[in-house]
Amino acid sequence: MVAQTHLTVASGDEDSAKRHQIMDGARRVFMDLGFDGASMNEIARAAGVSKGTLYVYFTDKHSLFEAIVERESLDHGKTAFNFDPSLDAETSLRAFGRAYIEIVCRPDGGSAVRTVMAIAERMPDVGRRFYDRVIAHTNHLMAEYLRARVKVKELAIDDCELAAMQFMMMCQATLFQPYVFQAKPAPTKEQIATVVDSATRLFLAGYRAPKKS
Amino acid sequence: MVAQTHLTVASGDEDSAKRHQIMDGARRVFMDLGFDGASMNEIARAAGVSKGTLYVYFTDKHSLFEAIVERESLDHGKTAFNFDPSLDAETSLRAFGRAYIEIVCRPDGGSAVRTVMAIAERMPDVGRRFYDRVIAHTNHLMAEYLRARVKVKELAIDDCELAAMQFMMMCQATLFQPYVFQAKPAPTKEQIATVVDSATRLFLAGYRAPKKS
Amino acid sequence: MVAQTHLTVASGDEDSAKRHQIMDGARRVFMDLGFDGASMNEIARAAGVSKGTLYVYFTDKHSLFEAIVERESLDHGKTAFNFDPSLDAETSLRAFGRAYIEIVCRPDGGSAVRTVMAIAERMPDVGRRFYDRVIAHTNHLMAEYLRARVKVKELAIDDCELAAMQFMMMCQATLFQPYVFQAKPAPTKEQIATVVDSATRLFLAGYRAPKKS
Amino acid sequence: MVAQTHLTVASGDEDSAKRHQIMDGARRVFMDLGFDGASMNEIARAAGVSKGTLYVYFTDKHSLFEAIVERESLDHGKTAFNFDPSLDAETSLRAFGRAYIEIVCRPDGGSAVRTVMAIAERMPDVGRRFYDRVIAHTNHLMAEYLRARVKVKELAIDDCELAAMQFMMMCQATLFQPYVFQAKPAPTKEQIATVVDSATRLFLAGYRAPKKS
DNA sequence: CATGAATGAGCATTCATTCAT
DNA sequence: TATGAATGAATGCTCATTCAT
Repeated sequence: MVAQTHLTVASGDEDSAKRHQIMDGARRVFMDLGFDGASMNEIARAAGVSKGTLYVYFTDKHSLFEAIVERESLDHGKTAFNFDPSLDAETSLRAFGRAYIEIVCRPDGGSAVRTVMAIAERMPDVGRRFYDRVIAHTNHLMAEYLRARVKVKELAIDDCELAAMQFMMMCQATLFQPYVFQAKPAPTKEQIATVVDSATRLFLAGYRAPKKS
Repeated sequence: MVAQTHLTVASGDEDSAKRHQIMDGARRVFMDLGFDGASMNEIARAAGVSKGTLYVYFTDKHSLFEAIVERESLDHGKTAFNFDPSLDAETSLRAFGRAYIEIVCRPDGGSAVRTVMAIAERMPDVGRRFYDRVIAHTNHLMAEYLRARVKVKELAIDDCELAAMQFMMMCQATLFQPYVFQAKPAPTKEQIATVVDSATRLFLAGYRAPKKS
Repeated sequence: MVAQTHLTVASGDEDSAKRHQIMDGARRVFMDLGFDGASMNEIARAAGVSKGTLYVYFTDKHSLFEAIVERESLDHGKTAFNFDPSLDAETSLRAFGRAYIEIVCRPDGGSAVRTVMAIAERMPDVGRRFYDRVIAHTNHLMAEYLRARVKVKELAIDDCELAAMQFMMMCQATLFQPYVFQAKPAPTKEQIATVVDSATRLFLAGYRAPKKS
Repeated sequence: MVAQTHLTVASGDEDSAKRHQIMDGARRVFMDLGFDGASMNEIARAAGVSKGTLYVYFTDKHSLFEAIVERESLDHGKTAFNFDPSLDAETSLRAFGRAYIEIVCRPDGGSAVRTVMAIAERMPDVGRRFYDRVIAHTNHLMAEYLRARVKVKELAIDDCELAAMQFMMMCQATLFQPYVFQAKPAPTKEQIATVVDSATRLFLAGYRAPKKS
């Protein structure tokens, strides 16, 4: 045996470059093929490492998947949606709605939403954490913003969490479902704009505070 | 020769009792575990038949799955939602919304929506057919109803398909996603009522035709 | 239950018509597909009976196969080759050689020789019995004939069994092997004639008794 | 980096030791049990590797079988029979005949001839290739030799291909068929010598060129 | 006796995981 | 640490055989 001449990074190191490389490759494969459809072989190839190396950084397929969903959640959380409480609702909602749908309906097919939804029954923890960190989190951010606009009397809303979610869901109308069921391709920016504008209008029609006169 | 008193049902017969029995068992397993997660062994056990019998009635796993999704689609289609064009919007929307969410968020955990969504990337035909028969179909029924109410001037809507979908999506707000991501159990009737009522209010606030004075 | 009103033929009866019917169907399938390639389903279909009926007449696939090979052996034995010891060798050999090759290289592909050869390692009894009854038997018949011609001094042969087999093998030259290896189709009557004639010539060149002068 | 002192052989490599090991084990099983009778489990056990390893080196059972038949063909081809055109016929034929029968009637029971014959109906390509490479090839080699001896006027033969095959078939007389049908064990050297000598005698009686006087 | 639905052991094949190098 | 050859349990599927009718 040859003496080892270089200090090695601890294998489980959360931030090693190799770890990132693996996760990047694995992300693509998992999102395209689903948890069951993805094979460790394919993942190794996509990540450009050997199969054995996968197991140096992750104990098994399951925990590799979890790590990816976790990172995806965090990324989503960060992407977030700079709600400026001082901006008016119409502008803010339009901007947020578009950004939101563009993420949810990624044209490259790698929708984390679908992938996690698919596995949620068998991996409830993964599903719940993703929901909490991504959907509930975004919902909460928007609700906070709405509360701010309620405070300045632009809006009149009773349940801001519900209202925020109503808006988010309306933005998906005619777009997300055909996309996720493969009935139509990912929506174009124009289609998104149309739907988000309509959602904004409906939202404000119902929730704009009556003019005080 | 003795008169035969009962005709034997041909094994491949679309309506044989055994076929139903298999589909019932397989439905549970597929919905709980997903297409890949479900093994034919498990399905056989759940259906109370032997593995071989599965293959008497269905040529392979894939076509068993398709048959189940197909039946599910038909059931959804039949459930449909008796839109009476002569009834006023508020009543109709409330009733429809509740019925709709109760189906989408079945408490027995077997959400066909989730299962089909999960596999749609790898079985696009299955996804598309389900979307067409269930979601687009329901959307179309509601849009038809809306057009009727536009005609009688109760409502003022430009794009009735979009409006219908907006309503359907709003009804899901705070209910479907936590359910499908396993973050919360299936919603209670009370929760559904609250959300549907709010959606109805918001919808009518935006789409009720202005009183002619 | 209804009283049985007709006497039934014992199921195992060696000569029942049904038994023949089954064997006729099974023969085709076994000879075309080989023992392993033939499925009881296919055999039942080919015989025009139900799968269950097969097991009324034969205890299992193995014994059905044995019965067929047995019958085939007997048939081959009967077919045999009317060696008339008073006929001259050239005429007799020519006639026998043609008849022999026409059986061995049946154009319908159902060569019992191939089928039995194929399974002989796993069913040595079947192989041995077939060899004894068909090949050795034919060989013996011809040897007997040769001995008769030796006696009348037409031929001068030391080992008539060997000589007979030499002739039989020569008749197969360039015909049987391409046929059985699927390199060429079954030989035509003309091809057979040419080869058999050549074999006859060679045989007589070596084994014709020298003229006494 | 440490210098690698041995190159790892790529798994699919045509010449890896493991590949040979598998083929050796598989050969035994295929020859003993036939293509259908041989199970991949049995082959794995016989080869001393796991089932999975089989599939690292061969894509499926079929191609493992083909590889073995191919190798067998090549081996047969190489064994070939050094026909020296300057040697006299009697010596050459005796030597060739013995070598030929010793290969065709291998005492270890693994007759490739039988195994390929058995599957030829269902795998015609395999059958044809084997016939071309082994039987037709050997036949051709001998025919070439005969032509040489015809040229030097030792022999007088019209159709050398046919004559060669006649000799090859005669050598098999009373030996190959009992062997392949399991009626008798593989022939001894003495038995072979007797039969080959007789075949040689008969052959030369018919094909030796008449002395010019 | 005849049927054909039902069975379950057995098959070829895949793939997450291990481990010697 | 990184590799990839090797493993073997598990999968989808077939088919000889059984048995209630």
